[in-house]
This record gives sequence, structure tokens and C-alpha cells, in this order.
Amino acid sequence: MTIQQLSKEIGISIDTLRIWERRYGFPIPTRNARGHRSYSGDQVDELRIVKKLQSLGHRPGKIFALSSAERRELLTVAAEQELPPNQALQQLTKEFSPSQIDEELREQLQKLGLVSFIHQYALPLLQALDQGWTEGSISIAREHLVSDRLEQLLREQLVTEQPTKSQKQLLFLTLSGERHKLGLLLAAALFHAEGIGCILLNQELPISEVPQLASELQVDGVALSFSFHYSTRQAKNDLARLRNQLDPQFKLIAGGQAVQGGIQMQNLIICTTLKQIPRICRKLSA
Amino acid sequence: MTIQQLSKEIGISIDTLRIWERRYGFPIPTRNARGHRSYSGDQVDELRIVKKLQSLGHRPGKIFALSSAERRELLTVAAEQELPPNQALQQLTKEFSPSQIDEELREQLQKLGLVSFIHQYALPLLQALDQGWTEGSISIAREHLVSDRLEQLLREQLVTEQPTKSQKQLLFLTLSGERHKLGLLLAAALFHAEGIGCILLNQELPISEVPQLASELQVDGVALSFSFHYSTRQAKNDLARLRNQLDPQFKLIAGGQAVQGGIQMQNLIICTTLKQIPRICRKLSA
DNA sequence: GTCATCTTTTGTCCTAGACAAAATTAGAAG
DNA sequence: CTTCTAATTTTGTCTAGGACAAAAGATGAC
Repeated sequence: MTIQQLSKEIGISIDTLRIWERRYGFPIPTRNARGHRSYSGDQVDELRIVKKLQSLGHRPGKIFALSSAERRELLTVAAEQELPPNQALQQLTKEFSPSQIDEELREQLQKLGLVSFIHQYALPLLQALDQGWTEGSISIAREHLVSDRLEQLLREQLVTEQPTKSQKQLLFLTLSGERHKLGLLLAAALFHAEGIGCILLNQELPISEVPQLASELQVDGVALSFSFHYSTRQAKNDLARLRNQLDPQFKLIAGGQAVQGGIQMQNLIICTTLKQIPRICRKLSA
Repeated sequence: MTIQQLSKEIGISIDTLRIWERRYGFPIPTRNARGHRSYSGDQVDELRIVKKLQSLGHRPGKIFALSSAERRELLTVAAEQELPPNQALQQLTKEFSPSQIDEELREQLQKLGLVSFIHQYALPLLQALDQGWTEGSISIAREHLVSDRLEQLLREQLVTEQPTKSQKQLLFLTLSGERHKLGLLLAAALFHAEGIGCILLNQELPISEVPQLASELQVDGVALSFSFHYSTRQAKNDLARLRNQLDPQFKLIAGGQAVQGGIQMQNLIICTTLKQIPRICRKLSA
């Protein structure tokens, strides 16, 4: 695999891959006839683990000081601190076919209602998927499959609504480079449940387009999500740039793993947990 | 704007931006205190035009030999060769609110049926959006908005189906880096209309996950789309790698602008127009 | 006109060095 | 022993300029 393919596949920049090789001696790829790097499948797997550990808060220096086995152990230890998923979720994540997944999700949504479904079902499900990947019992492909069906289901709940003029309206979107849209969707669903009008845009937008869209749609604010794909540094940069371009009348709300690390900015609301959403809504309506 | 932000915003790699500057003398950004490149808003707009001309088949050498005004003219000339959009579409693309767009789309779908809706309504609509952008009468933001609603509508049509065991099944997906999902969706809708079971995955998958997913879902083939975001070179690379990793029993179908330029490979079906789909379906069922 | 060969264009990769922002450690003061 | 500030290390992204293969275009033979 070439350096570009690797970079795309795991979401680490080419520059970073090269400097890791220079500094830490890993990954050291073979070279093809041209002198270009060529990575093995094992190296890809190892880097996935490195990425995961990094997103758990470990720094590259520490991670690369460990052996491959030690890295795996560290990951397992972290996973064991979480609750084990219940059996119903096991089935869903491991055995069900696409249509069975759909059926199960819709049934649970019906039974629990949107808010409880998110807190009591969707979040544990996502956690189970994550844990399953760590253990090696769930393939990335399956993870994608299940979260895709959940995404579609939630999206349907949000798009069919008709906003009333009186309520506050928020525009939910992700910036270019953010592939993870599920977190934003969960947040939007909860805002919706609190009576906020939610306009959801399932596209990765360039920053410069956001101000125009916000004023054209006459929303009261813009909500963004930055997953672990985004480095905290970049999230901060992008938010600063956006806040700068966006008229101060619009609220700006940011959530997701990349903004947990204490970003502070004027006129910016950071949403660290989904549980904060009711409080933010009260603030918005005031 | 930094080089990274610019690269993300318009989808041209950092390496390419730097070498364009070296070779053609455009864009030449100012430098900040660190000596890092800093691009102006005008340069961003100009590069969007360059990108558009490039996707129309012009080569960088030619494009950069022109003046800014000449570039704009070339773009306008190209746009005028297309049919002017009718008034109904004008309204949709320029005036309607999100919920009005939804309403109109759903009404047209109801009236025309899926296949006619795609050929007689969706495709002209997308063309009108594109043309509007060229003229400057439609913002990129609005373009995103309309295509997002269309995407959601089509997705709903496809996800609600229950596949029967007997029919052929295809897995529709995009690879990491491919943000444009609408083309794939249109294709999937037409395959669906021909009686093919369509499993749609709205995620950008790494190549290495595709073989596993295909065999887990027991589909008969995998269909991919490569929009103008993808260079032909990369599409070719990725397809070769995927064909190599994927068991020969699975068909591989590729479509989109990036594969129009005559990619040929064993065991690969290239779909240059949506009109070819019925023929491909007959081939599949045989 | 068609095919094969030569030339130019183009994008991606290479090395190796620099530096600021973030994170950590050390030290001082309460 | 805690809290705050200052020095130090770590880390990712940028820089320059060179190299080369694949794609596209031009040339010439038949």
C-alpha cells in the first residue's frame, strides 16, 4: 500500500507518517523500485491500534515506546473498564442481516421513543460496536453497516418535520474532512426533542459557505461536530475561522471528541456531553 | 487562508498547489511571519474556476496561460452550450425554502415515478444547479442544500425495500475521499427499478474493508462511483487494488466522471452513462 | 485515415530542515 | 502540600527544490 492510500485509509496525514518513521522508527515500510514507501497489511493494523490509543489520550512518544503486544494490552485494559454489552446488542452487532438490523432498530425506537432510544439504546449500541472492534470480534465493515442503518433511521426522524416559525432554528452540519456524522445526528435528535427546529445538512461544507447558508436559511445558530478524525488543533483553527466569518448574531455550537480538550472562545458554546443539550436549549430560548 | 484549509476547501492537494505556484506562477499567496503561505479570497474563487475548467477537460498548462477574464469567459461559453433550465427548476434552485424544496421534489416523484423522475427531473435539476453556479446565480451553499434534499429523498426510496432471496444483489458504496454520493444514489435507484436488490452504504469505506463486507452480505457485486473529486489516476489505482483484493466471483461496477476516460481492466464493468444501466442489468441476470 | 513512437505535461513522491503550539516538567511562592 | 509561573520537550505541519512515471499530445510511417 502506498503512503497516500495508507493516509486515506486510517486518517493520518502523509507528513505525520513520514515524521513518525523518522522519529520513532515506526512504521518502516519497504521501498519499491522508485524508492517510494510501501506498507504491509500488518503495519496498517498496527497503525489502527496506534490511532485508537492516541484518541484515548496517549501521546505518540509513549505509544511507540511500547511493543506491539503491550499496545494491544493497553487497549484491552481500556476496553475492560467499560460495561460489557448486553446480549441483545451482541446479536445486533454480530449476527443480524441488514434488514434484521433495520427491523430491530425501528422496533426499539417505537418502543422507547426518540430520547430514550438515544440514551438507552443507541449510545450503548455504539459503545458495543467500539468495544467489539477493540476485541477484534467485530469487523470495521460491520461497524460501518450498523451505524449506517442507525444513521438513516435517525435522519428520517428529523427530515420529516415541518418547522414552525416561532421556534428557534439550528443548522446542523459538518465541515470538509469530517466523515463522522452520527454524533451530530444524535445531538440534532435531542435538540429536536427539546423543541428546536433542526435543519440537517448531510454534506461536508467548506467553512466559507457556512455564513451564507446560515443567513439564507435564517437560522438562529449553527451546530458542528468534530469527531476524533479531526485533531484538536484543526478543530480549534476551523472554529476560530468560522466564528470570525459568521455574523455574531448567529450562535455557534460545537461538539465531538476533538473539542473536549478545553477549547475556549468568545461566542462559542462547547457541548461536551449529549446530556448538556437540555441546558443549552434553555439558554437558547432565553 | 492556510494552504491546508485551501486544499480542503477546493479539493486540490497541497503538493499540487505548491507545484502550480512554482510552474505557472499562480496562485502566489502572501507569506505570514513564519514564511507560510496565506491565500486571499480572490485566489480561492479563481481556483474554483480553475478546478471547474479542469473537470471540463482543460489542462492546467492551458488554463493558467489564460487571464482571469478569459477563464471566466471559457466557462460561460461551455455553460451556454447546455439547454437553459425551465422556470420550475429556476424557482426550486433559487427561491424555495428547505421545506418547499422537499415538497416539490416529493410531488414530482409521486407524479413521474422513480425512473422518469430521475431522467426527466433530477438530472435536469442537477444540471441547472451546475449551470447556476457557473453563472454565479446560485451559491455553493444553495447547491448543497438542494442536492442534499434530493439525496435524502432518493435514499428513503431505496432503504425501505426488502430484498427477496432470488434477485441479484449489489452493494453500493463510495471509497474514502469520495464526498459525492448523489451519482451513486441515482445509479442505485435505476438498478433498483430494474429489479436488482440494492444495499446502500452511506459511508466512505477503506478499500480493505470492501471484500469482507461483500462476502458477509453475500451480494453478487459491488458498485462504486468516482466523481470529479477523484483524479482518474487515483480511481484507476483504487479500482486495481480493489479488484485484486476482491474475490473474482464478485462483479465490480464503477461509474462517475473520473472513470469516463477509458479505464480498462479485467472483470470490471465501467458505467459511463446512467442509460447503460438496463443493459448492465440484463448482463448481470444472465 | 490509423497505428506506433517520441516529447511534453502533470501530479505525487522524496529528503531534510525549521518552528510554533501543546503538553509536560521544574521551580517558586503561598 | 498545593497552586501558579517559567523552562523544556514533544509533536504536527510547513518549507524548498529535486526526481520520475504515467498520461496526454505531437510526430511520422504506412
